[in-house]
Amino acid sequence: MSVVPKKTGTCVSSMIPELAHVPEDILAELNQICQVRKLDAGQVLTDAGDAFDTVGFVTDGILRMQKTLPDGRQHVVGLLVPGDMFGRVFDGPMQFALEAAIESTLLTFRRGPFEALLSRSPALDRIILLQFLTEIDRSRDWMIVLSNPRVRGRLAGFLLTLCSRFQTVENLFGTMNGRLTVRIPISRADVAHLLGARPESISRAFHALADDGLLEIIRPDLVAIDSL
Amino acid sequence: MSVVPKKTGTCVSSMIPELAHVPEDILAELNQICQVRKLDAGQVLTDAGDAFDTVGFVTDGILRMQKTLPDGRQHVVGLLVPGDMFGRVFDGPMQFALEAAIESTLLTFRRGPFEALLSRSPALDRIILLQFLTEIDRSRDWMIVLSNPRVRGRLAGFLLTLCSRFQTVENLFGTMNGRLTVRIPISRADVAHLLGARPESISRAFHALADDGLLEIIRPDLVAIDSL
DNA sequence: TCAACGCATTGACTTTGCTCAATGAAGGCA
DNA sequence: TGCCTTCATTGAGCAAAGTCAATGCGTTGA
Repeated sequence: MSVVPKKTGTCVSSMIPELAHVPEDILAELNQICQVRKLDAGQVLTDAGDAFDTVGFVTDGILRMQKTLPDGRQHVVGLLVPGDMFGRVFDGPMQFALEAAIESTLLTFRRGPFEALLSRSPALDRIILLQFLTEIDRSRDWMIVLSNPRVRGRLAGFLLTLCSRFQTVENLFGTMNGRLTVRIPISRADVAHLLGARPESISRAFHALADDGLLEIIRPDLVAIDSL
Repeated sequence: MSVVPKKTGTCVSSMIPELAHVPEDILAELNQICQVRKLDAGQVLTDAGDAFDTVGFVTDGILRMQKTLPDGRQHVVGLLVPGDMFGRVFDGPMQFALEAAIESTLLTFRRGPFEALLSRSPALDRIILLQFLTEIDRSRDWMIVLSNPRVRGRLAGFLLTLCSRFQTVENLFGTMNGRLTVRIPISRADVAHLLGARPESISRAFHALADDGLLEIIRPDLVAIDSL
């Protein structure tokens, strides 16, 4: 993991658009205490239960969030994309492990200074509050996807979620012969885990959607969507 | 929906233990602006998209949260139990409809005054923030339940969640011949919806668990758990 | 009291998806 | 270059779950 030297400008607000409305002086302080980190694909940011005293935002790339079950297996519970926040404030440790699904860039803060700043800036505090509310709504939308009784339906929901929420991830979308292409940033096994199915079923579901003419599989991790 | 006259004491903090650490003066103001509401089973608190300018807490009973899909069908996305908060602050309207699954009691606030109080009391603000964080973690745990590939596993996870989180709901738990009994507060169809299955499959899963000796079905909406 | 309704359950059948096993395809490394 | 590992795919067989239809049961309401 590399720590990139900070630029002199207000890197924080340029990397996190949501922070645009924080007062100048608070932004300056955020800049003081922030660290830009780059993770390679597969690199682990934290294991659950760690003494992980960091909070932050994803600015580019995708993180995989997973929970370690009592029997040791890891269970993918979600993905973090640019704009998403991770870490806990004012409370116990994170319950989830985080690792980069693809090469990613993060903006991180030590918890203590960040909490101090939160306490002093109602504007920042409110932005974080809204961030959490948005996250809750997204969880509920995701549950609708997950409670689709058929694997094919869950996969379709997953792809639609990718398209609607991952717009901001670089190198994920493209065009080919006028059609939208989407890169699937995680393995079949992870998709399967996320959707409550087996990798074989996910593979079959992809090809079933392709047979129905809904998409074309260019590579295992790259599909072209015909109709949207 | 009946509006119960407020008691003179600090009803708010007695009904929501989480609010215990809010300063006296803020509690007093909360009391000023709160309303206690009782809902009968099936009563609708709000449809999504409403001009629903209310936030609040469930103090007793269970609310069903559902989303209306574009095609008009309703999709259950979760249940709210005592201690849970609903409504949005500082932001757009709620995206979800709420109705009482069983007879329930709520503590509600108009959004405007509540937000004003939030802005003035960092202590209250922080409690709400933590409430949201907890809710996010619960969503993720629920996703683990939902991504169990087998209906039986999802149902078992649902029952365990009932036991661990619904302790505070009155009239939901009991004992019979020394065993714990749990009342299922929603219909088979709702459970099916919640777990991404069909009512028939839920029924069969219940009886499969019973055949395995894990529980006994006393009534369709009442089960006794043998091992926990 | 009886009919009508809603809900849970059961049965028979079909489809879907899991399991196990084998084959292919792509990338890393000597 | 060629081997090796990892991942995606495919196939066959079986178990799980969806679908359709019918039955039972308790409650409501005339």
